[in-house]
Amino acid sequence: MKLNDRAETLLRALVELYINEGQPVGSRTLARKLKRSLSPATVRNVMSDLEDLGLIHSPHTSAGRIPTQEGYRFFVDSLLQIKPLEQLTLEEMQEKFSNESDPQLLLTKASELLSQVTHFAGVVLIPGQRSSLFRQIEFVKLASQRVLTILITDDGRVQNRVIPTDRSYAASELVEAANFFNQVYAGTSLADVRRGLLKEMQKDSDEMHRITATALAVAGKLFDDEDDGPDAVMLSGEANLLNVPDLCQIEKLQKLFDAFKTKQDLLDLLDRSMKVSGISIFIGGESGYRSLDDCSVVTAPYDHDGEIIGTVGVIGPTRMSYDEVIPVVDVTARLLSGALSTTSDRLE
Amino acid sequence: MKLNDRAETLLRALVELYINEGQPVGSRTLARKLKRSLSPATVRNVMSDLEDLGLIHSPHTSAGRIPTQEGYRFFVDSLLQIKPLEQLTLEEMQEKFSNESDPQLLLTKASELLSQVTHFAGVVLIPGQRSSLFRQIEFVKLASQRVLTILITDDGRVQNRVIPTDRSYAASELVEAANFFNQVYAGTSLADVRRGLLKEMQKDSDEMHRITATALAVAGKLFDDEDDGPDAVMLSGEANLLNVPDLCQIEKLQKLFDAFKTKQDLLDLLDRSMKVSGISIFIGGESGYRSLDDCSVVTAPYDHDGEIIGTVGVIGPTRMSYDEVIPVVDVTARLLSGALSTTSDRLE
DNA sequence: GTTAGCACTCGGATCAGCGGAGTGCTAATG
DNA sequence: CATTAGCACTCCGCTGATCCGAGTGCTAAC
Repeated sequence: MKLNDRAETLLRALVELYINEGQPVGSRTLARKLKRSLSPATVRNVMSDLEDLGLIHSPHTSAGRIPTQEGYRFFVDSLLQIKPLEQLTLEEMQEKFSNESDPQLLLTKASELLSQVTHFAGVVLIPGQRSSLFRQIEFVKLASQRVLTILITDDGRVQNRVIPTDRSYAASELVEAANFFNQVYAGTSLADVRRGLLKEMQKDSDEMHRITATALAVAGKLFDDEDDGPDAVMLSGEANLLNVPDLCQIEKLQKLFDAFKTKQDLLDLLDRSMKVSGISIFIGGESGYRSLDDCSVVTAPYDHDGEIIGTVGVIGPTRMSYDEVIPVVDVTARLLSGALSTTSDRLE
Repeated sequence: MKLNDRAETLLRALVELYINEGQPVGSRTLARKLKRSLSPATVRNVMSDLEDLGLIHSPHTSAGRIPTQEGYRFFVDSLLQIKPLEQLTLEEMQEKFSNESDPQLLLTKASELLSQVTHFAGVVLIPGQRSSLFRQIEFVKLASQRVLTILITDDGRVQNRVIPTDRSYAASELVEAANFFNQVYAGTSLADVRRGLLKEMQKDSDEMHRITATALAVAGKLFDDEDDGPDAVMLSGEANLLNVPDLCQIEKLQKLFDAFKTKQDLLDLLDRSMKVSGISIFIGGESGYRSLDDCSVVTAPYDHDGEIIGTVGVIGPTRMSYDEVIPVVDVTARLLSGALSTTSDRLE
């Protein structure tokens, strides 16, 4: 879509005004706002054109205009000039990430940071472990027939799981099995570990070494099912959205919070955005999920040593200051990537 | 406070009606509701007395009466007859707990259960680890200068923490240190472990055995600070409260969700209720926390092998069906206690 | 002690009227 | 030919008036 200069200037001014004030913008207001002094009548003519193009519309005859979803899209794609982040904010953000090395906590902090700085909801897609590399496993004997398994991956994440077993194992057996495991699989991806285990299992158990059998019996179940788990999306500051005037209708909030609870839509959305490099912006219903109808989602992928492993983002009303939110999301993703890399817990 | 029979019957009917309908109850309605056929006029007289006693009041001259906080309190203390739990609900609840042994997950499930069954918010106070018994510790070498510590307590909980260290330790050193630790402290409470460590630290480091020094260096920081952590309260189904008509004002919800975020008030409240055996009910502002003004909290402590270690509860509007919520909370606490005990991961 | 009757009060719904903000159209203007 | 001024028109939201229903408190009768 191509607009002439004047129309663009006008649309930009209109969207900015609406984002700031939250009320339909009339021709008079818009005319006053512009340096190039146009009369309200001229402005009206242009607005009429913009309305025909589907970029703005009036809620009713005698109200001003507000941007449509397409209007926001055009604004974001072609007109938006992103503000650089305030120095103070930047320092505050860096501050938050310094002195922290636990990957889990880093993700939590990123999410909190996003919600605090933007006053909307912060969201983090936590990478599935499928692609991480196996580093180490530990087995701890609990009550008879149950073993605590501790799986440590290359990116420093730790997963605990209690596994019921067929028989009771002696502590020494478990140590042997763990050692075996650690030697054989160190450095391979979890998916490969899984494949390896499946292969082992197909062998006849008689031929198997005793230690291997133990390892299989205990760890088999661990790798059996999906490891990504249902909690791959982390949300912070949902309550911030209660303050947002655009969403103050209970039913909207209900839909939204329902979506937050199930998390499936969010997960899909973030997963999609992970496949794009750089900032993604989903405006209103563009995402295709009705629950996010009045919301926009701004996301950016983050990486661990160059490989994209997840996404951070902000969920706010469609009427948000994109020029402020975008750099915040961008910087958060960068800081998070940085923090994850420098603290990378590689094997030596 | 003592009421005559008729007044009690009337008050009970009034509260029940109001809880069901959510609207001020007038004398005519109340008269119709009662089997003993009293005339509205008589009912009015009694209501007038009840109002003088501060148990009910009218929002305005020509509306019916609604219970005051004190009215609810009297109702709950003296008039409430608790419904037995429906068989179906009970089975559903048992279902949810079966096949689960991980204590962490059990707590999560309890919280979810409470919110699902009552359609309010479920809350669980997660016991601080201070009183749990030390079972086992593992040290895993990460990148140089950082060690992953895994602390396992007697109740089956597992705590991971990455600890930065002063120097780089060899894997063998860490194994030795862990063994040392496990032998010396197995079975003592975490508080005692902490005390023991402090004592060791005061000794001159020259006299110390090398292994002890390593153990101290790595684990010292782990026990240094409060281990209860900021996440000792777990909430589920907050979003359910959006559906509650009594709370549908945005500002109330804001206050409430703010409280949920900081969690401090909740923590205090639940902590108080842990010291009482059996169901506790905090009605409206009774708790002393303004954020819970329009809410009531119903709690019950749960135990692990007889020792009370935490609390489960439901947060809902003051106008809730106490006769239904109370048994749900009660049963949840029992089921949880049971599940924690039968799966108790004692050392053998 | 209980009840019937009655005047009174108050909130909520409905409606008309009004002012303001904004539009669309037309005709005039540079 | 683009721009502007003028004007009639529309529609929302606010205000005040009115009415109705629900409920009360009081008094007098049973």
